[in-house]
Amino acid sequence: MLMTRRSDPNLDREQLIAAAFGQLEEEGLERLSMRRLAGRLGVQAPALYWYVADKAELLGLMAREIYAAAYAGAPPVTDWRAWLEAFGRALRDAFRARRDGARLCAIAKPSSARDVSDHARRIAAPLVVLGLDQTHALSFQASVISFVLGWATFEANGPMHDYLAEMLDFEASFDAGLAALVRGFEVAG
Amino acid sequence: MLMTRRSDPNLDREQLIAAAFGQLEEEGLERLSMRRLAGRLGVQAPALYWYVADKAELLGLMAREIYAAAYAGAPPVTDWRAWLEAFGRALRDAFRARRDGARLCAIAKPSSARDVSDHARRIAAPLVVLGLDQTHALSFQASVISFVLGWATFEANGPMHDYLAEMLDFEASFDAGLAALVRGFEVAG
DNA sequence: ACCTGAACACCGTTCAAGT
DNA sequence: ACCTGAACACCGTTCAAGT
Repeated sequence: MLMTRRSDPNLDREQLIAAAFGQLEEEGLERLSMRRLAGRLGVQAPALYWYVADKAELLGLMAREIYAAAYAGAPPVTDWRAWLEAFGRALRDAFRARRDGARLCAIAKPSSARDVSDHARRIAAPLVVLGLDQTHALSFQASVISFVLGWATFEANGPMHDYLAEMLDFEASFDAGLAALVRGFEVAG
Repeated sequence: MLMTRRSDPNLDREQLIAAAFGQLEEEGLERLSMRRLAGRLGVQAPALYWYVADKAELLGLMAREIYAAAYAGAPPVTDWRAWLEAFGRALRDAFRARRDGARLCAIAKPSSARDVSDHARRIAAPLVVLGLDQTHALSFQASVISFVLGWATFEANGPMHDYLAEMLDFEASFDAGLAALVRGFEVAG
């Protein structure tokens, strides 16, 4: 057929990433190895290197997907403070939606410069439309992402979570912290 | 001699941690292995398990030392907002003072419940003295640490840092974010 | 173009045995 | 009490060779 590539490979990049998320969900980050992943795909480990330069690239692609979910999950709003808060909440949800999501994003390196600038533009855009200049938009974005990543990291730390849960309300404190951060931003000038 | 333990072991826990920081500084987190660490101490890898239950415990002890440096580095101040901001700055410095400090603290699990409650008490104390109740103190602490850990994580991410450095002033934005967070905290009631 | 087999240089951890 | 030697069950990655 015209639409079929000659000699149908078993794999493609999408399947590889999907399988990686499957492995992550079932066994966690420390058991997400190239060898196990290959096993789950019915293939030998070196085969994966046809689709991905190395494990770091794979993790980078996975992180990309988590951030994409956060952007998709942030509802449209009418002012930039509300947008930042909604995005922060969506990002936390995106981290929690996948096992070890925060830890994954903490160690993942961006796969390319284009990745980072896309990222930057993607959040700058709505903020600029809502009246913020580029510089403040980027700076506030960086703070919100940092806060949420750090929070999700602690929250996903089993022992720490359990010890703190007795004295700390994670939901209320996250909301309070995010709200404080966004409320505190000041636009100079 | 009276002060000498019979049959002087070559090692102790302090030396182990010190050597681990040495290895971290020289080769980075991914080359901090039990085997290399043992090599640096002139000993076989299994010997380390006399002093530490496993690698996770070692990392936990290292993280403990980094947080301790932050507490030591925060100058005494007269109101709780100033204290939180000073602590946030000191924590960032503590993360940056050691190679991969933020990543280390992101993956380290607290070595014990006592560790976490000490931690909590240590920061709650000055805040409570400065007029904050326990609940708010803990909540604000968690937010500040989260923000700083997240920030330091991105900052230490080589590619991300380089790509962002062109569009973002890391110093100014960190200061602005931390200030915003602390300014935004509200005490209900 | 896509995948295997075999290899290289590693890991963390256990455990019997030595001193 | 403290440490070694040998082993177990793994890693990521390269690369010649197969199809």
